[in-house]
Amino acid sequence: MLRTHRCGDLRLDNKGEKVVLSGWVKKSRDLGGMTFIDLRDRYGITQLVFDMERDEALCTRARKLGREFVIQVEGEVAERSNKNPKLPTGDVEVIVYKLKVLNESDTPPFTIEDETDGGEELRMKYRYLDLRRNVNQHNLKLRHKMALEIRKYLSDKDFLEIETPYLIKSTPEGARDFVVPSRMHPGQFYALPQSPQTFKQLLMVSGYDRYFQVVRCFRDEDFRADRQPEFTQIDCEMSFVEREDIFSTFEGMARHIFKAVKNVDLPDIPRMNWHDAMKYYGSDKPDLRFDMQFVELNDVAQNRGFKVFDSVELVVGINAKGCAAYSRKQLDKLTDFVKRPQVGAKGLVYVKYNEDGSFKSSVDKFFSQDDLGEWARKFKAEPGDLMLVLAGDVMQVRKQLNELRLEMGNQLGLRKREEFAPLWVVDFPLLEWDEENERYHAMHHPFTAPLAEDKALLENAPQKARANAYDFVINGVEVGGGSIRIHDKETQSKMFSALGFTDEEAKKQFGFLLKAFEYGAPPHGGIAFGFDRLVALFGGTDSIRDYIAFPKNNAGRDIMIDSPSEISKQQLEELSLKTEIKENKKP
RNA sequence: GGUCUGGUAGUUCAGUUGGUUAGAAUGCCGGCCUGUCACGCCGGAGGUCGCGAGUUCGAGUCUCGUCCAGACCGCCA
Repeated sequence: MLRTHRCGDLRLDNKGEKVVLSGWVKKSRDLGGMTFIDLRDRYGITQLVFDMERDEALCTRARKLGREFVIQVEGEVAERSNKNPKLPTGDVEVIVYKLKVLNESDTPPFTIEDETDGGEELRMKYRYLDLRRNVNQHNLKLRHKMALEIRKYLSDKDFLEIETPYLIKSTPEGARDFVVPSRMHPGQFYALPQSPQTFKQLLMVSGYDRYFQVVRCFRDEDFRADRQPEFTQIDCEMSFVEREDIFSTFEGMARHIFKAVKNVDLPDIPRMNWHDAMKYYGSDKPDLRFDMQFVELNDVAQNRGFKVFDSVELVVGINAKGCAAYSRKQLDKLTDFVKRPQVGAKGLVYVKYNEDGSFKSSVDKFFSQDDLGEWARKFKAEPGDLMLVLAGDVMQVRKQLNELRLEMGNQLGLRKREEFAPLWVVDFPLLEWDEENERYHAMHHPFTAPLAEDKALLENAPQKARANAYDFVINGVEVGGGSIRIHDKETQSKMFSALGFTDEEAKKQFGFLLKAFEYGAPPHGGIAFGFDRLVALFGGTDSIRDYIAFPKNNAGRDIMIDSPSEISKQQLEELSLKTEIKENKKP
């Protein structure tokens, strides 16, 4: 037997027991006459003791053990004379009388501690060592637990988890596909799914009226801290439902996992239409942990002789409560913040509402105290507040002010990690103008139904139609999104024509789905949750990489296994691909 | 495709105005130490300053290029 107990198991109750433990040498403390070793496995740490007086040969061997050696020991559990309250096993230690080295280890390139000395890149290269650290074990455990609770909840509600294929068909709509060449069919390619969208709709046609899948999806786009080329979705679809049924089912799911995993009771989940989200928060995923709504100032700020304001579409600002005491330096810093290329504002106007009721602003030259008083009324500002104002094109300035709002939220400590503010954003536009290709494309996807009352618009003014689509947003993170789908051929063909598809093109790309819709498609709709993001939200950090066992870096490389990599000429030939290999750029 | 930041010992970093033999901490190796748990003390090894070119009497430091990493913009139905 390689072990009778795990390294986190032993307590005072076990005193006097003979035990066998196996694990990794985390650390040894050699005091000369006596050596302590912290033995680690997934479950914890147990202190081993070796004593020169008891067994000199054994203790000498123990002194030579290096970090991360894998060892097995036999010994007796004893009460410590000096207890360590920081360890769950800190009351006991194992007095070892037999030591076996199961495997030696090279000195690891970084310390395997909570506060490691290793940098990001190094830890990614040796991810298998990094995963030995508590923080990563904790994160993967969290991920497991969330997946389990989601499966429990959905299974209880009669959802079936059904797997859909990974080798499918490329469709030009939406993100770029990862593509897999076919050996058997020269010149033809599979694509990896961006989502199982069409398959889950086919399952609805097949009568599996409640489907879900914890599924890997693939998108060949550039990455961010919260984006990976392959990522996991909780993909769900239901038949014979309207939007409200989806909301109640998945609010239930959200409540369940928050309760089961974090013991948090979610507050009521408000709905906000997309138009208001953009107008009041400058974002389709507002962080509602704090208020600080946008206030539009065109009527009180324009035509007062300030050219910057007069020449723009929108003058809009936020009220930073209690920030009137901001120093010149702090205001300059905010100005720099909005002028950074990532934000891109030209400048920042501030108005301090002083405690004595007067105003001090960066535009005093153009606006009287009375003018600024009018602004203050619009902002519902009180003495001590600081109004921050941006101006520009509507869409741009809203986006910029959104960045500033979030920054002020951070500075004022209003974005608390353990506070959760969920909402549904609804009534997205159905279509979006694509500058590059000079045509409309579906904002969600081409199977999204328009709102019933906007259905007529599809033919005459499709750009005005609103979608029966919804996003589930928590703390400014889009954790899920979905829609009620089109299930009749007529609406679907109007949709395709609004998107500029000919009947022929539509048939070529989605013929299988259109055909299926001719055999009794039920009304249906669904939602997909970004599982990695959801886990990161629960874990309290921004980077989804921390919650993926083997993630890729921001250039799409796995630096541990060194992929992507070249393949042999023979492989290329088998796949009927050109055999020219560009010179490898890596050193 | 673009913007910004960084690359110096195994690791994390410092390195002033361009100027002697490039430092610290930690890790590693050796020695001492019987109650440590960030053990302590003494000693030692360890560097192509990412790579290439340029400016200069002289470059870790300045310039250009390039590679790598991170954050962001574009992109992500």
